[in-house]
Amino acid sequence: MTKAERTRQNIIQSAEKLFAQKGFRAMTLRDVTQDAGVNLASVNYHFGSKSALMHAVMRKHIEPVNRERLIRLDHLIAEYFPAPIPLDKIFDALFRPLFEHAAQGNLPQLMSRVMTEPVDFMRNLHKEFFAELSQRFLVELKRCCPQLTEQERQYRFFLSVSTMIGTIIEQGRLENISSGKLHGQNTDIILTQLTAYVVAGFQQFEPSNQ
Amino acid sequence: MTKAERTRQNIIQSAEKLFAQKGFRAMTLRDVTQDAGVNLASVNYHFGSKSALMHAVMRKHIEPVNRERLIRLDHLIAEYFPAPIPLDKIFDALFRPLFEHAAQGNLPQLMSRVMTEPVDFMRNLHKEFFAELSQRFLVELKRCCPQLTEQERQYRFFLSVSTMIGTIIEQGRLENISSGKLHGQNTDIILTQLTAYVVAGFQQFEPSNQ
DNA sequence: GATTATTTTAAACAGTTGTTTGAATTACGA
DNA sequence: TCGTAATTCAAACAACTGTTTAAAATAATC
Repeated sequence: MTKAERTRQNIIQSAEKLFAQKGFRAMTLRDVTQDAGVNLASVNYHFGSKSALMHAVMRKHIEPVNRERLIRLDHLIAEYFPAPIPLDKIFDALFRPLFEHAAQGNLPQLMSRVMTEPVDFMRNLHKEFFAELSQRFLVELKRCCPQLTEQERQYRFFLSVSTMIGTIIEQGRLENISSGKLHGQNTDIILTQLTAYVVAGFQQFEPSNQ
Repeated sequence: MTKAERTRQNIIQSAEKLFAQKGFRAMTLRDVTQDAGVNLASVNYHFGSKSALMHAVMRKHIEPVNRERLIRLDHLIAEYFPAPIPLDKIFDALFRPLFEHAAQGNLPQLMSRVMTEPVDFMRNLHKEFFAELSQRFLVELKRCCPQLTEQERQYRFFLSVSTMIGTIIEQGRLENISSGKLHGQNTDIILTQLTAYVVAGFQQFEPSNQ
């Protein structure tokens, strides 16, 4: 690895950490370069701008997760073909890669920021990284739950993703303020409970109207 | 209403709008005061600082929602006493005040920011506004679902709140980028689906381990 | 090892930020 | 109506922002 490349890696690493902690606006390039031990001008030299740097950071983290998600989905399709995949397996394929990558970094906070950062370029990341992925999973959910209408399926998938996002955010918040209620629980317990919860919510039949 | 008080109100109104749109750091006092049609120095004169202003904004919006939540919970207790409250009624009391206040303002985005803003003083808001509320609702959930262990109950309540938060965030995001998939759906549909989903998830018995 | 290209560095730039100041203006009780 | 207190205002403040520059240092190529 050349020294220039090490500079790039250090910058990305520091940027990802500080962005997860503070968000886009509060993360200054002086913070990043100081943390990375490189010169201030390096960011603009290597990445062009602060926005471009963050785009590189997000790409680096989200792409392998999404790749893993689709690999797992393909394996499940092959395993069960021509039968539909069980619901819990589908959601496990969607959730597990995220939470496992999360265990060795600050991906959860990064993910939650993609959803909440009001910076313009952040919004585009959603389409870029999640539009195709959602479609792939919705196809399998349709095979698995054909009794649901298109609208119901989209709605409940949306609620399931919301639960996932909320869990990630809540998890990160609890770790930060360390109120300890759920702190220290390992990833597997969270994943098992989250999946069971989402499966039950997704396939419920009678909306309990008041 | 005196003119000074109208100044205060204008500032709060503009601050709440811009904070919901941009977040704390990106919302500048020059934006706020220009939008409110008042002088820049007014904020520091009337509120002391930018942080204190936001504290006032959050207080103004969250307190009536939480008050309404507890009123509804108390009514339900009285209505069903000594029987436990049905699960969907409990969650309706928790969700509905938030989404109804939301219809006439930008409370959802405000709420979601409380959960995700990495500014120090924001973290404290959680304890200040939600600690007691959570306890009150957990008591009723215990009466309703005594078969669950304490840990299971806390876990699923946590997941339910996550779903609510995720829904709010996702809703706000969809409105912003106006991808239109769920846009235009009214509050009642979202509430009905959300409640049904959460009820099913909360009372599921057999975690579908893989 | 000389020469060219790449990378690093310190400094400065232009613009924005929250906050403060002191004078001008307005509101309000005597 | 007068006089005092409360409020508004334009201006300036010091600190910080992302970005650019041009020279210095390093790496790569022949």
